[in-house]
Amino acid sequence: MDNIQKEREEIIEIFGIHFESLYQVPPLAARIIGVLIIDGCKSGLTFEALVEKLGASKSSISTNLKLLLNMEKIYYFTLIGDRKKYFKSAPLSDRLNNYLKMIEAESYIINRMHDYRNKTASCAEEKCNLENIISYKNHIQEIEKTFHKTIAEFKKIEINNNSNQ
Amino acid sequence: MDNIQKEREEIIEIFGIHFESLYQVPPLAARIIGVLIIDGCKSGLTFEALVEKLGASKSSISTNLKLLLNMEKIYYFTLIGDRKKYFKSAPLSDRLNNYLKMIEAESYIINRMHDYRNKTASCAEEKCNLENIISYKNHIQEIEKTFHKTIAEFKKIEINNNSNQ
DNA sequence: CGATTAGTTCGGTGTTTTACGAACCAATCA
DNA sequence: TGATTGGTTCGTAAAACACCGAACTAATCG
Repeated sequence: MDNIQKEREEIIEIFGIHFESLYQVPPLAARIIGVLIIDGCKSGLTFEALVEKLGASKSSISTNLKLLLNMEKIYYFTLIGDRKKYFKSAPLSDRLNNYLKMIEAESYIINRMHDYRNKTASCAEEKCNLENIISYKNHIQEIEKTFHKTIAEFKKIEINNNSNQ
Repeated sequence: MDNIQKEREEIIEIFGIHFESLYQVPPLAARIIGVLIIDGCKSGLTFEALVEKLGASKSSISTNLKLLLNMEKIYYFTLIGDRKKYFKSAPLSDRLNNYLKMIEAESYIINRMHDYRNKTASCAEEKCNLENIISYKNHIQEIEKTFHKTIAEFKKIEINNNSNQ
Protein backbone atom coordinates (compact mmCIF):
# COMPACT_ATOMS: atom_id res chain seq x y z
CA MET A 1 0.00 0.00 0.00
CA ASP A 2 2.81 2.36 0.82
CA ASN A 3 4.38 1.29 -2.44
CA ILE A 4 1.27 2.38 -4.31
CA GLN A 5 1.48 5.79 -2.67
CA LYS A 6 5.08 6.09 -3.78
CA GLU A 7 4.20 5.10 -7.33
CA ARG A 8 1.36 7.62 -7.32
CA GLU A 9 3.72 10.45 -6.34
CA GLU A 10 6.28 9.38 -8.90
CA ILE A 11 3.69 9.31 -11.68
CA ILE A 12 2.36 12.75 -10.78
CA GLU A 13 5.93 14.05 -10.87
CA ILE A 14 6.61 12.43 -14.26
CA PHE A 15 3.32 13.79 -15.60
CA GLY A 16 4.23 17.21 -14.27
CA ILE A 17 7.52 17.30 -16.16
CA HIS A 18 5.87 15.91 -19.29
CA PHE A 19 3.02 18.42 -19.44
CA GLU A 20 5.17 21.34 -18.38
CA SER A 21 7.26 21.06 -21.52
CA LEU A 22 4.53 19.70 -23.79
CA TYR A 23 2.03 22.46 -23.06
CA GLN A 24 4.54 25.09 -21.93
CA VAL A 25 2.77 25.88 -18.71
CA PRO A 26 4.14 26.74 -15.24
CA PRO A 27 5.17 23.80 -13.02
CA LEU A 28 2.08 24.16 -10.86
CA ALA A 29 -0.29 24.01 -13.84
CA ALA A 30 1.43 20.84 -15.04
CA ARG A 31 1.11 19.25 -11.60
CA ILE A 32 -2.58 20.19 -11.49
CA ILE A 33 -3.08 18.20 -14.68
CA GLY A 34 -1.15 15.35 -13.07
CA VAL A 35 -3.31 15.07 -9.97
CA LEU A 36 -6.49 15.56 -11.98
CA ILE A 37 -5.53 12.58 -14.13
CA ILE A 38 -4.47 10.40 -11.23
CA ASP A 39 -6.91 11.36 -8.48
CA GLY A 40 -9.68 13.19 -10.30
CA CYS A 41 -10.58 10.77 -13.05
CA LYS A 42 -13.63 9.37 -11.28
CA SER A 43 -15.55 12.35 -10.04
CA GLY A 44 -13.22 15.30 -10.43
CA LEU A 45 -11.47 17.34 -7.79
CA THR A 46 -12.60 20.56 -6.12
CA PHE A 47 -10.60 23.75 -5.87
CA GLU A 48 -10.05 23.05 -2.19
CA ALA A 49 -8.82 19.50 -2.83
CA LEU A 50 -6.25 20.85 -5.29
CA VAL A 51 -5.03 23.43 -2.79
CA GLU A 52 -4.52 20.67 -0.23
CA LYS A 53 -3.04 18.02 -2.51
CA LEU A 54 -0.55 20.38 -4.08
CA GLY A 55 0.21 22.46 -0.99
CA ALA A 56 -0.11 25.62 -3.06
CA SER A 57 -1.87 28.90 -2.31
CA LYS A 58 -5.45 29.57 -3.35
CA SER A 59 -4.30 32.38 -5.62
CA SER A 60 -1.80 30.19 -7.46
CA ILE A 61 -4.35 27.42 -7.92
CA SER A 62 -6.92 29.93 -9.13
CA THR A 63 -4.54 31.49 -11.66
CA ASN A 64 -3.39 28.17 -13.04
CA LEU A 65 -6.89 26.70 -13.24
CA LYS A 66 -7.92 29.73 -15.26
CA LEU A 67 -4.98 29.18 -17.57
CA LEU A 68 -5.75 25.48 -18.07
CA LEU A 69 -9.45 26.19 -18.65
CA ASN A 70 -8.51 28.72 -21.33
CA MET A 71 -6.23 26.16 -22.96
CA GLU A 72 -9.04 23.60 -22.68
CA LYS A 73 -6.68 21.20 -20.97
CA ILE A 74 -9.20 20.87 -18.13
CA TYR A 75 -12.91 21.47 -17.69
CA TYR A 76 -15.36 21.48 -14.80
CA PHE A 77 -18.91 20.55 -13.98
CA THR A 78 -21.21 21.46 -11.13
CA LEU A 79 -23.76 19.55 -9.07
CA ILE A 80 -27.18 20.96 -8.22
CA GLY A 81 -27.31 22.41 -4.74
CA ASP A 82 -23.52 22.47 -4.53
CA ARG A 83 -21.59 25.65 -5.09
CA LYS A 84 -18.29 23.88 -5.73
CA LYS A 85 -16.78 23.25 -9.12
CA TYR A 86 -15.49 19.79 -9.93
CA PHE A 87 -12.45 19.83 -12.18
CA LYS A 88 -11.38 17.10 -14.55
CA SER A 89 -8.62 16.85 -17.10
CA ALA A 90 -9.50 16.83 -20.78
CA PRO A 91 -10.16 13.39 -22.33
CA LEU A 92 -7.29 11.32 -23.68
CA SER A 93 -8.29 12.09 -27.27
CA ASP A 94 -7.36 15.69 -26.61
CA ARG A 95 -3.79 14.57 -26.16
CA LEU A 96 -3.80 13.02 -29.61
CA ASN A 97 -5.23 16.26 -30.94
CA ASN A 98 -2.34 18.11 -29.38
CA TYR A 99 0.21 16.11 -31.38
CA LEU A 100 -1.88 16.57 -34.49
CA LYS A 101 -1.74 20.32 -34.00
CA MET A 102 2.04 20.15 -33.85
CA ILE A 103 2.19 18.19 -37.08
CA GLU A 104 -0.13 20.71 -38.67
CA ALA A 105 2.22 23.50 -37.61
CA GLU A 106 5.13 21.59 -39.17
CA SER A 107 3.07 21.19 -42.31
CA TYR A 108 2.40 24.92 -42.50
CA ILE A 109 6.07 25.73 -41.96
CA ILE A 110 7.28 23.37 -44.64
CA ASN A 111 4.71 24.72 -47.09
CA ARG A 112 5.92 28.25 -46.51
CA MET A 113 9.48 27.11 -47.07
CA HIS A 114 8.55 25.25 -50.22
CA ASP A 115 6.90 28.35 -51.67
CA TYR A 116 9.95 30.42 -50.81
CA ARG A 117 12.41 27.94 -52.31
CA ASN A 118 10.30 27.67 -55.43
CA LYS A 119 10.77 31.37 -55.99
CA THR A 120 14.45 31.51 -55.13
CA ALA A 121 15.99 28.19 -56.19
CA SER A 122 18.33 28.61 -59.12
CA CYS A 123 21.30 26.23 -59.27
CA ALA A 124 21.16 22.44 -59.66
CA GLU A 125 21.89 21.83 -56.02
CA GLU A 126 18.89 23.89 -55.03
CA LYS A 127 16.62 22.12 -57.50
CA CYS A 128 17.62 18.83 -55.92
CA ASN A 129 16.94 20.36 -52.54
CA LEU A 130 13.50 21.25 -53.77
CA GLU A 131 12.83 17.58 -54.54
CA ASN A 132 13.71 16.80 -50.99
CA ILE A 133 11.37 19.41 -49.56
CA ILE A 134 8.51 18.09 -51.69
CA SER A 135 9.19 14.59 -50.42
CA TYR A 136 9.23 15.83 -46.82
CA LYS A 137 5.95 17.64 -47.42
CA ASN A 138 4.37 14.45 -48.69
CA HIS A 139 5.59 12.42 -45.75
CA ILE A 140 4.30 14.98 -43.27
CA GLN A 141 0.93 14.93 -45.02
CA GLU A 142 0.93 11.15 -44.74
CA ILE A 143 1.45 11.42 -40.98
CA GLU A 144 -1.29 14.03 -40.77
CA LYS A 145 -3.73 11.63 -42.41
CA THR A 146 -2.77 8.84 -40.04
CA PHE A 147 -3.44 11.12 -37.10
CA HIS A 148 -6.86 12.14 -38.38
CA LYS A 149 -7.81 8.51 -38.88
CA THR A 150 -6.46 7.40 -35.52
CA ILE A 151 -8.14 10.22 -33.63
CA ALA A 152 -11.51 9.57 -35.28
CA GLU A 153 -11.20 5.89 -34.45
CA PHE A 154 -10.20 6.42 -30.84
CA LYS A 155 -12.86 9.05 -30.22
CA LYS A 156 -15.56 6.52 -31.09
CA ILE A 157 -14.22 4.11 -28.48
CA GLU A 158 -13.80 6.89 -25.97
CA ILE A 159 -17.39 8.03 -26.32
CA ASN A 160 -18.62 4.45 -26.15
CA ASN A 161 -16.73 3.93 -22.93
CA ASN A 162 -18.30 7.15 -21.72
CA SER A 163 -15.06 7.77 -19.98
CA ASN A 164 -12.39 10.38 -20.13
CA GLN A 165 -9.25 9.21 -18.47
CA MET B 1 12.87 41.47 -55.22
CA ASP B 2 11.99 43.55 -52.20
CA ASN B 3 8.99 41.26 -51.76
CA ILE B 4 11.26 38.24 -51.57
CA GLN B 5 13.29 39.95 -48.85
CA LYS B 6 10.12 40.61 -46.89
CA GLU B 7 9.02 36.99 -47.27
CA ARG B 8 12.46 35.81 -46.15
CA GLU B 9 12.25 37.87 -42.95
CA GLU B 10 8.72 36.71 -42.27
CA ILE B 11 9.70 33.04 -42.69
CA ILE B 12 12.69 33.40 -40.36
CA GLU B 13 10.38 34.98 -37.80
CA ILE B 14 7.81 32.18 -38.14
CA PHE B 15 10.57 29.58 -37.91
CA GLY B 16 11.90 31.31 -34.83
CA ILE B 17 8.60 31.12 -32.99
CA HIS B 18 8.08 27.53 -34.13
CA PHE B 19 11.47 26.21 -32.99
CA GLU B 20 11.50 28.25 -29.81
CA SER B 21 8.50 26.37 -28.46
CA LEU B 22 9.20 23.07 -30.19
CA TYR B 23 12.76 22.71 -28.93
CA GLN B 24 12.41 24.95 -25.88
CA VAL B 25 15.40 27.08 -26.67
CA PRO B 26 16.01 30.84 -26.21
CA PRO B 27 14.67 33.13 -28.94
CA LEU B 28 18.14 33.70 -30.36
CA ALA B 29 18.83 29.98 -30.70
CA ALA B 30 15.55 29.53 -32.54
CA ARG B 31 16.38 32.38 -34.92
CA ILE B 32 19.82 30.88 -35.56
CA ILE B 33 18.08 27.71 -36.75
CA GLY B 34 15.82 29.90 -38.90
CA VAL B 35 18.61 31.68 -40.75
CA LEU B 36 20.61 28.48 -41.10
CA ILE B 37 17.66 26.85 -42.84
CA ILE B 38 16.91 29.83 -45.06
CA ASP B 39 20.36 31.22 -45.83
CA GLY B 40 22.71 28.42 -44.86
CA CYS B 41 21.29 25.46 -46.71
CA LYS B 42 23.75 25.60 -49.57
CA SER B 43 27.15 25.97 -47.98
CA GLY B 44 26.48 26.80 -44.37
CA LEU B 45 27.02 30.05 -42.50
CA THR B 46 30.04 31.17 -40.50
CA PHE B 47 30.02 32.43 -36.93
CA GLU B 48 30.66 35.92 -38.21
CA ALA B 49 27.80 35.75 -40.72
CA LEU B 50 25.42 34.78 -37.93
CA VAL B 51 26.60 37.68 -35.77
CA GLU B 52 25.89 40.06 -38.63
CA LYS B 53 22.63 38.59 -39.85
CA LEU B 54 21.12 38.41 -36.38
CA GLY B 55 22.66 41.59 -35.00
CA ALA B 56 23.58 39.76 -31.81
CA SER B 57 26.77 39.77 -29.79
CA LYS B 58 29.55 37.25 -30.34
CA SER B 59 29.07 35.85 -26.87
CA SER B 60 25.35 35.26 -27.38
CA ILE B 61 25.93 33.58 -30.72
CA SER B 62 28.67 31.43 -29.23
CA THR B 63 26.54 30.32 -26.29
CA ASN B 64 23.55 29.48 -28.44
CA LEU B 65 25.59 27.67 -31.09
CA LYS B 66 27.05 25.51 -28.32
CA LEU B 67 23.55 24.76 -27.08
CA LEU B 68 22.27 23.81 -30.55
CA LEU B 69 25.34 21.66 -31.23
CA ASN B 70 24.74 19.79 -27.98
CA MET B 71 21.12 19.24 -28.94
CA GLU B 72 22.28 18.13 -32.40
CA LYS B 73 19.93 20.61 -34.00
CA ILE B 74 22.86 22.01 -35.97
CA TYR B 75 26.30 20.75 -37.03
CA TYR B 76 29.37 22.23 -38.66
CA PHE B 77 32.10 21.33 -41.09
CA THR B 78 35.45 22.88 -41.86
CA LEU B 79 37.40 23.47 -45.07
CA ILE B 80 41.12 22.76 -45.34
CA GLY B 81 43.23 25.87 -44.95
CA ASP B 82 40.29 27.76 -43.45
CA ARG B 83 39.98 28.25 -39.73
CA LYS B 84 36.28 29.10 -39.87
CA LYS B 85 33.49 26.72 -39.01
CA TYR B 86 30.55 26.44 -41.38
CA PHE B 87 27.29 25.79 -39.60
CA LYS B 88 24.26 24.03 -41.04
CA SER B 89 20.96 23.00 -39.55
CA ALA B 90 20.23 19.31 -39.03
CA PRO B 91 18.59 17.48 -41.93
CA LEU B 92 14.80 17.49 -42.31
CA SER B 93 14.57 13.88 -41.14
CA ASP B 94 15.74 15.05 -37.74
CA ARG B 95 12.55 17.03 -37.44
CA LEU B 96 10.50 13.89 -37.97
CA ASN B 97 12.61 12.19 -35.33
CA ASN B 98 11.77 14.97 -32.94
CA TYR B 99 8.04 14.28 -33.22
CA LEU B 100 8.70 10.57 -32.87
CA LYS B 101 10.48 11.22 -29.58
CA MET B 102 7.44 13.10 -28.31
CA ILE B 103 5.16 10.23 -29.21
CA GLU B 104 7.55 7.85 -27.47
CA ALA B 105 7.36 9.98 -24.35
CA GLU B 106 3.56 9.86 -24.54
CA SER B 107 3.78 6.11 -24.93
CA TYR B 108 5.93 5.78 -21.81
CA ILE B 109 3.58 8.00 -19.82
CA ILE B 110 0.48 6.06 -20.78
CA ASN B 111 2.20 2.76 -19.98
CA ARG B 112 3.06 3.99 -16.50
CA MET B 113 -0.53 5.08 -16.03
CA HIS B 114 -1.88 1.78 -17.27
CA ASP B 115 0.29 -0.13 -14.79
CA TYR B 116 -0.88 2.10 -11.99
CA ARG B 117 -4.56 1.84 -12.90
CA ASN B 118 -4.23 -1.91 -13.20
CA LYS B 119 -3.16 -2.05 -9.57
CA THR B 120 -5.69 0.43 -8.24
CA ALA B 121 -8.86 0.05 -10.36
CA SER B 122 -11.68 -1.48 -8.38
CA CYS B 123 -15.20 -0.36 -9.30
CA ALA B 124 -16.97 -0.95 -12.63
CA GLU B 125 -16.39 2.61 -13.77
CA GLU B 126 -12.67 2.19 -13.33
CA LYS B 127 -12.61 -1.09 -15.20
CA CYS B 128 -14.29 0.63 -18.10
CA ASN B 129 -11.73 3.35 -17.82
CA LEU B 130 -9.04 0.73 -18.06
CA GLU B 131 -10.47 -0.43 -21.38
CA ASN B 132 -10.13 3.09 -22.61
CA ILE B 133 -6.52 3.38 -21.55
CA ILE B 134 -5.67 0.14 -23.29
CA SER B 135 -7.30 1.42 -26.45
CA TYR B 136 -5.35 4.68 -26.21
CA LYS B 137 -2.13 2.72 -25.73
CA ASN B 138 -2.83 0.74 -28.88
CA HIS B 139 -3.58 3.82 -30.91
CA ILE B 140 -0.41 5.52 -29.74
CA GLN B 141 1.58 2.44 -30.69
CA GLU B 142 -0.03 2.52 -34.11
CA ILE B 143 1.14 6.11 -34.57
CA GLU B 144 4.60 5.17 -33.39
CA LYS B 145 4.82 2.48 -36.06
CA THR B 146 3.70 4.91 -38.74
CA PHE B 147 6.41 7.31 -37.69
CA HIS B 148 9.13 4.67 -37.82
CA LYS B 149 8.03 3.62 -41.29
CA THR B 150 7.74 7.18 -42.57
CA ILE B 151 11.12 8.21 -41.19
CA ALA B 152 12.88 5.18 -42.68
CA GLU B 153 11.26 5.89 -46.01
CA PHE B 154 12.09 9.59 -46.03
CA LYS B 155 15.68 9.05 -44.91
CA LYS B 156 16.34 6.94 -47.99
CA ILE B 157 15.16 9.76 -50.25
CA GLU B 158 17.08 12.32 -48.24
CA ILE B 159 20.34 10.40 -48.54
CA ASN B 160 19.74 9.85 -52.24
CA ASN B 161 19.23 13.55 -52.74
CA ASN B 162 22.44 14.07 -50.81
CA SER B 163 20.81 17.10 -49.43
CA ASN B 164 19.81 18.32 -46.04
CA GLN B 165 17.39 21.11 -46.28
C1' DC C 1 -28.72 40.76 8.84
C1' DG C 2 -23.93 38.90 9.86
C1' DA C 3 -21.04 34.88 9.12
C1' DT C 4 -19.24 31.48 6.17
C1' DT C 5 -17.95 29.39 1.82
C1' DA C 6 -15.78 29.52 -2.63
C1' DG C 7 -13.04 31.58 -5.14
C1' DT C 8 -10.73 36.05 -7.79
C1' DT C 9 -7.71 39.99 -8.26
C1' DC C 10 -3.79 42.75 -7.16
C1' DG C 11 0.77 44.05 -5.74
C1' DG C 12 4.95 42.40 -4.45
C1' DT C 13 9.04 39.29 -4.09
C1' DG C 14 12.40 35.85 -5.03
C1' DT C 15 14.18 33.27 -8.87
C1' DT C 16 15.34 32.24 -13.56
C1' DT C 17 16.32 33.46 -18.11
C1' DT C 18 18.45 35.91 -21.82
C1' DA C 19 21.51 38.57 -23.79
C1' DC C 20 25.46 41.54 -23.21
C1' DG C 21 30.39 43.48 -22.90
C1' DA C 22 34.98 42.81 -21.39
C1' DA C 23 38.54 39.98 -20.80
C1' DC C 24 40.62 36.13 -22.36
C1' DC C 25 42.72 32.16 -25.27
C1' DA C 26 44.60 29.71 -29.19
C1' DA C 27 45.97 29.50 -33.89
C1' DT C 28 47.75 31.72 -37.82
C1' DC C 29 49.96 35.51 -40.40
C1' DA C 30 53.38 39.00 -41.61
C1' DT D 1 57.53 38.18 -32.47
C1' DG D 2 53.64 40.95 -32.36
C1' DA D 3 49.21 41.61 -34.60
C1' DT D 4 45.06 39.68 -36.30
C1' DT D 5 41.46 36.27 -36.67
C1' DG D 6 38.08 33.31 -34.67
C1' DG D 7 36.11 32.40 -31.30
C1' DT D 8 35.11 31.16 -25.61
C1' DT D 9 34.24 32.24 -20.79
C1' DC D 10 32.65 34.93 -17.01
C1' DG D 11 30.19 38.25 -14.37
C1' DT D 12 26.30 41.16 -14.76
C1' DA D 13 22.03 43.90 -15.90
C1' DA D 14 17.35 43.77 -17.51
C1' DA D 15 13.35 41.46 -18.10
C1' DA D 16 10.16 37.73 -17.46
C1' DC D 17 8.16 34.27 -14.59
C1' DA D 18 6.04 31.73 -10.73
C1' DC D 19 4.18 31.87 -6.63
C1' DC D 20 2.54 34.09 -2.55
C1' DG D 21 -0.49 36.71 0.93
C1' DA D 22 -3.89 40.14 1.66
C1' DA D 23 -7.78 42.23 0.36
C1' DC D 24 -11.79 41.69 -2.06
C1' DT D 25 -16.39 39.83 -4.19
C1' DA D 26 -20.39 37.13 -4.71
C1' DA D 27 -23.39 33.60 -3.21
C1' DT D 28 -25.46 30.99 0.40
C1' DC D 29 -26.61 29.84 5.33
C1' DG D 30 -28.51 30.50 9.96
